[in-house]
Amino acid sequence: MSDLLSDLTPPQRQAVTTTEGPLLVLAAAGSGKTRVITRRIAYLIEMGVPPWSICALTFTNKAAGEMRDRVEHLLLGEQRTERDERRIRGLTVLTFHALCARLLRRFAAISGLPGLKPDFAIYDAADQTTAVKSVINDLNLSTKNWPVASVRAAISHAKNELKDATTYAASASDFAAKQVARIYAGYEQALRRANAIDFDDLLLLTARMLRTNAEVRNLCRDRWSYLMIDEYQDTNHAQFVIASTLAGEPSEKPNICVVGDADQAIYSWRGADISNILEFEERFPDAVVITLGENFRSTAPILKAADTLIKHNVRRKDKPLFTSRAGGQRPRVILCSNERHESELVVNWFRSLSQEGLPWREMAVFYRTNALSRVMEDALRTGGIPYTIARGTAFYEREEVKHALAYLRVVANPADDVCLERIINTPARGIGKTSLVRIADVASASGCPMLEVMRRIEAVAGLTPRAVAAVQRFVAMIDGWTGAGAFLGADVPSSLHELVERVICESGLEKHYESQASTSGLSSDADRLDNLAELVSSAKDFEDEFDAVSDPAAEMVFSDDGPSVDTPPLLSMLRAYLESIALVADADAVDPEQGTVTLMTLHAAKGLEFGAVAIIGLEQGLLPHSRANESPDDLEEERRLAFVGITRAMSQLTLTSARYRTIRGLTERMIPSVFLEELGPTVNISDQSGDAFEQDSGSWRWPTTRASPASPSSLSDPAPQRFGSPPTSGAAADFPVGCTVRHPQFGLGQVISVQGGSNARAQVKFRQVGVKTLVLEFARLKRVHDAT
DNA sequence: GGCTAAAGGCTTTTT
DNA sequence: GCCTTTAGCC
Repeated sequence: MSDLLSDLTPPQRQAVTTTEGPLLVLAAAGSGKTRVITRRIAYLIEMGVPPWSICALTFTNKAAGEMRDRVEHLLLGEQRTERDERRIRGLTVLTFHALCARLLRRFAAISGLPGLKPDFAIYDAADQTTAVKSVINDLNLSTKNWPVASVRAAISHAKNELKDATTYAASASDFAAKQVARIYAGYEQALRRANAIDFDDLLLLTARMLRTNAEVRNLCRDRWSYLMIDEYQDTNHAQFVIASTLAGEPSEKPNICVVGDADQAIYSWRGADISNILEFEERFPDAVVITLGENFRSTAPILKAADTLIKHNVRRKDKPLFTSRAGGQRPRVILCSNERHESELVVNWFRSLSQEGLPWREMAVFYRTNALSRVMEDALRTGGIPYTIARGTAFYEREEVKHALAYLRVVANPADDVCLERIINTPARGIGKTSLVRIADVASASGCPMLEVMRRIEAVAGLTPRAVAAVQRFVAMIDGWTGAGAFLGADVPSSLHELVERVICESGLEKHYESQASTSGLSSDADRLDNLAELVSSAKDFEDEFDAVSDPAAEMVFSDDGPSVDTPPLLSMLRAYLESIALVADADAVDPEQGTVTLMTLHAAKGLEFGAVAIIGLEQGLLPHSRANESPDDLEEERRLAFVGITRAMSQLTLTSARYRTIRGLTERMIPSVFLEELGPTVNISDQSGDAFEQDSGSWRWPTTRASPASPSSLSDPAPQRFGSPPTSGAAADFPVGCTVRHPQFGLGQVISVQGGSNARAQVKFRQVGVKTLVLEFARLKRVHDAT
């Protein structure tokens, strides 16, 4: 027991040993958060708490897997025996979404959710888009006026707030909201018909089930008496409801421990709400609050930079960030000419670090958007540096893999119309658009799945005999794999990977890509065949692990009387396989064992650490992102994102900013990120962007002394003139926040914020074109003194 | 019905 | 720049 506590700081120890009652741990970046949670679980078990009564929730599978490994390691050591294994039997460490999927499957039957069967499919973003799109079409609306992406976002947002279609419709006041409500309702119908739920439903339906169904609620509360939640700052309302309902009544002082850092909240766009941290103390007034402030990860100069940056956030509780790691280099900022130059600089830096003995796996590149990875990749590849991109979902998003998976999903859930439409004529088998529309019409008229209609295809009017025969062959093919749904008989595949193999072969997918590869000779078509083969081996791997799970009770949330008694083993394995694919996250692909440089988005970087970090693309419009400048809150979230990136670095940090960047085929002049300026003298700046721009290089130098830290009103005040440069006609002072301005192209607008010194920028909300960031010096803005 | 080529549109971040 | 949709041909 003393082993578990001896190397902890006093506050860490307090967090580990405060096992009873509600506990809020405010853990600064690098303060040993994961360590505290894993120690706490191990400590509880050492204290005699049964492992099956402990539940820890995370946001990614990788975090969950790591947490489980570390607890095992703490309790069992290297060589473990059968008897040791029992000490952690039944311990629940899952992502929110995985827990919800299991609870819903287990309790679908008694949850009172209409039409939801335990074998439901989980729709990912692409499936959602397809479904929403077809609903919009069915309602005779145009996707021109009702862009699928924004409708989907609106629905998703509503679900995160636990608003179902009916509630949403009731609160819809304007025309647009009413139309979205109609689409929402249609989308829900489509999901129910397909026996499917989307990502947001996982949370929404679980929250609702726990709230309304006392039986389920009590079963869960009886099962878990210790609840722990990681990255609490990124929980949304639905997750808050799930967590607090699982925990129990506040009056009973339940053992719920949440760990988070408001400065690392980067998912507000997904409905995450920092106020959940505040709400926690409201809901559990007896909560003990522990602050972990000491950083054990980064050197002092890196921490200083991070602290300086995050202090610009007004909406935050200031808390000290400190380290006892003295020494270390100041972070570098490199201004480069374009994205190619940028990636070369990073490659050269990595190579020199490698020569100094730093292993590749200790290096990482972070960027705001995935699109930035491509150029970086090219440079690493030509530079001969091994790298991995943290995109766990990328493989499953490939066309050929999606096709194969769609076949499998129809096998697992014959009602899945989205998948059926995807595969019905892929590869081409003579069931064209006309036939498809006929079948879809009959299906929606009769409210039954398309595959059902296809079984009675003779009854569908207006099809050519050829189409009828093709449909019959298609149905027979599916039935051949499933033994007509019984999964019995000699002709039915006996294992998961055999099923996958047969699907790829008998569906004609393999032949389809083979012939494409031979006619086109493109390597991409050969890649597709490789990927299909890869899918088979991934199924094989899953199978082996599934069989090897020594403790099924650890995998099942409630093993006693699950609904799986009469489910054929192959079918339940297939469903588990598909579910594991549906719930992979990009960050899951990070594997430090690989010995390669890691490339990832800033979002995926949360929770990780690297010896040397490069953050690229520190430019206005990219970081902060242009789509996130509607409000000061958005800008603060972007700043937190930069903060998360900076605090991942243990000893070396480089930030790059390109003057020109080609985005979507267009080369644009970029403005260095306002964050670079905010970092002030905590970073060393070197301008390597070349001579061509010497004439305006004055605007690229940042002050050697910092302006006073942001005051609460600083966002709405014009920035002070810091550099002693002569005031120009475009000086910030001429455009106070709130004033009305005219731009030669964009027309009339209102200034929402102004930042900066020598090249001051203003965010202006234009009536015609929305919010734009403009450099005052160049923008030729005119102030309009309107009478109103 | 199936294929190709051209035009159009659109991109933050993710479980 | 890439992906999706559409028009036009076989």
